[in-house]
Amino acid sequence: MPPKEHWLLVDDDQAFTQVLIRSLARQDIAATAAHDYASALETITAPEIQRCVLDLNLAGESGLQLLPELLKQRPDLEVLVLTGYGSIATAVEAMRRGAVNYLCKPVTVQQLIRGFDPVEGEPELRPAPPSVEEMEWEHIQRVLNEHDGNISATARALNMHRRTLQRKLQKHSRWR
Amino acid sequence: MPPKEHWLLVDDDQAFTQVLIRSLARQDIAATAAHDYASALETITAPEIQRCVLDLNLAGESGLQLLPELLKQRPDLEVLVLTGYGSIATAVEAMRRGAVNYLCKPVTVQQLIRGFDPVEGEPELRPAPPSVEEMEWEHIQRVLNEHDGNISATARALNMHRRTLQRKLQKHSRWR
DNA sequence: TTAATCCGAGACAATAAGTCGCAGCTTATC
DNA sequence: GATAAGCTGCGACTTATTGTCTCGGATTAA
Repeated sequence: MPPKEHWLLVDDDQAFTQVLIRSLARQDIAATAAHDYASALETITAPEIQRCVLDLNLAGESGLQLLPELLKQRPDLEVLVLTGYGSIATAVEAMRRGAVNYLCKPVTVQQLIRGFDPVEGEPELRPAPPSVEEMEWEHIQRVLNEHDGNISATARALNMHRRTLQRKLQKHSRWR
Repeated sequence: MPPKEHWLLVDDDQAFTQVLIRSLARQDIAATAAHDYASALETITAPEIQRCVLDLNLAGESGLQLLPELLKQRPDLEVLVLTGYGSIATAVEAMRRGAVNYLCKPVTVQQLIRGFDPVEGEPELRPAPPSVEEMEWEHIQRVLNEHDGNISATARALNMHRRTLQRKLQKHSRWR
């Protein structure tokens, strides 16, 4: 029996895609990995692929730019954006460019699958105010994004010490 | 000369809409305020209104539910979601339900106007990003306001130590 | 009155941030 | 292809900020 679905995973983290491919296989979902901009556009021509999990951080290249390119070739494709460093700004932009959803790592395979069929039952009607740390993290991500991941430039723009920014990023990427 | 645009502002904070209406008037934009779910749906029938600024937190009612209702009556309406405390989850849901953008308070009138015409290429024409301290201070003020100046409650909501909040407020009040 | 809650603040330990320096790596520029 | 400039990660040290515990006094509700 052939798998019921076929996904494309676009993420420069090869270890991550390896694990995910195996996990999806257990759910009877076939998946192909692409680790950069060019090979993603190449792979997506395969018509049996209906869904795509797209990381925003492609080792220097922008997943946000890739998103409309993918949809131009395959207007019917369902693209779910999955990113390590999420922010409201990139979430809004991703949705505007045609993503069906936007999730932050780490996620379970179940969450990922459900992410393609968002329920109408609304997540949080009354969002709790984010803690100052969450707020800070959002803001750092936004500015870091504006500066193309340049840590020194971001630290200057944020008026904070480079060493401090470095440590914050470090700690955050370890735990999340 | 009649104003070039007419907006509907949906926000339960009357002081906020008052100020905003005056600011928009200076930009030659007329605006009408609605402070709850029902009156928003009533006011939106006016055909001269083309744009809507929608707060998500309507004193118990959900702006997120209101959004599709507004668009059902007026499919051509441009709705910009503006919320006190934003989250990725609500941002994604708002965009999915047809918002043209999603911004967090506080914003300037210029940011609001530009928010209705999001640029494709994300040009460099943006105001300097606020430092993390400015960002934090704004957020603290917002949540403090939300809790009627109750420091203990604010500290709990912000997941920070009361003593720390106390010291931050102290230091800041000395400078201003 | 009693109990609960909030507030300001002192004191000290734990944690985080600022500072300096260095080596390795890219990326322009000549 | 050598030089220079910029970015990065990280160790080590000093300084600043937070967390924690603790009062006493003020305010509020039962």
